[in-house]
Amino acid sequence: MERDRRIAARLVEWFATSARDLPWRKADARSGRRDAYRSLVSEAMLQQTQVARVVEKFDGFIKQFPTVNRLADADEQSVLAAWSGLGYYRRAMNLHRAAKLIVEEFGGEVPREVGALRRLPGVGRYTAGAIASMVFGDAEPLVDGNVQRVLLRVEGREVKETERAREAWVWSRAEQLVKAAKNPGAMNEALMELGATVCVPGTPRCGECPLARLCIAKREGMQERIPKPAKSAAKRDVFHSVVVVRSRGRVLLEQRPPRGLWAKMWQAVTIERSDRPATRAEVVRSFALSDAIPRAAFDHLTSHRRVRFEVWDGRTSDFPSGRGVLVATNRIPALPMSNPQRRILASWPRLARFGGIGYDCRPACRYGPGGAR
DNA sequence: AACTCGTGGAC
DNA sequence: TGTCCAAGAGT
Repeated sequence: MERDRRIAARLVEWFATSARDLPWRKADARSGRRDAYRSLVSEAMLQQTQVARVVEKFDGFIKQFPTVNRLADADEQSVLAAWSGLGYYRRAMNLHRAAKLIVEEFGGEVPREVGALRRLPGVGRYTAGAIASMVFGDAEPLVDGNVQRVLLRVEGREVKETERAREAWVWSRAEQLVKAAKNPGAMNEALMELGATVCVPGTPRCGECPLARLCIAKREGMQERIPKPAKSAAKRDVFHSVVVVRSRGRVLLEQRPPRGLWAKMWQAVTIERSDRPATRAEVVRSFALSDAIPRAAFDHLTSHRRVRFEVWDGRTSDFPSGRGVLVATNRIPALPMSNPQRRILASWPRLARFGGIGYDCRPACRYGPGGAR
């Protein structure tokens, strides 16, 4: 179809001049195409995560796990630690399992077929299409939030159908376009890049858009109504009373359960309740402390919860307390830890003095009186 | 088919 | 101080 060829050609032409220089876009010097392993890593990181956040983490991760074999041989905790700060940590566990599967069942080579790609943990319809098209150059479609928005607008499709029907329509439209493109990978990337930088949510920059003259939403003046804003999920309140118990450069830590929020990650010993924060008496009793002093309090938002952190200075003369293990401060950087937990430890004055917390970020809270009750 | 899973930037 | 949303996938 002529319209499809025109759209695809304009996207690719625009992309050639305005693509950002991103570390995973470099082609392998020998093969002349993108490295499949690096692309797999970047695509896993990019799921529900903005490019700028991934850029911060990508090189460090690749340096630590430079090949699929090295990743497969690594232990899960070190992979989770390298992922720390990115969020959605199950992606790291899935990527690790995918690396093992690639080594064991695919001879160490990332598979090319979409069907085979989707057998890899953490690789869904989007990611399979991304690898197949961008790495191997196959005419496979891909749909993410950007592509959905761009296509709904270009075709002026107001949302009055079910989500399921809309998704089916977008995928089929993406397939038509990618089949009309001379360079499927570049066309797919251009669609996403356009959505991320020009055809943005809210008020798009139609003045800079290569598709402006073809865009039905713009012609009808309804680009700001498409797509209809989603209502965000409700957040439940939970309370985490974090107790920092330290002695001679060691801290009392524990590992979270294998499922749920921050699964398998480490934290300073914590009392978690859904109804209210723990009292000082409960903190003292739970860890057999001589006393506990409130140091700080702050809220941390996740996708489905508002976590109220209350931080205590746990005083004791008698280790251990029955829960948790004492960990040397200089081992903390190698442990997987959520951002709020790492911030708590990184900004704890008496710990920072030992150095090596390994988190260079502004503290999430100030320590001092007036924190936790 | 809804729910769950992090974090930070842009308004 | 709030809401939306981001190169989604698994259950």
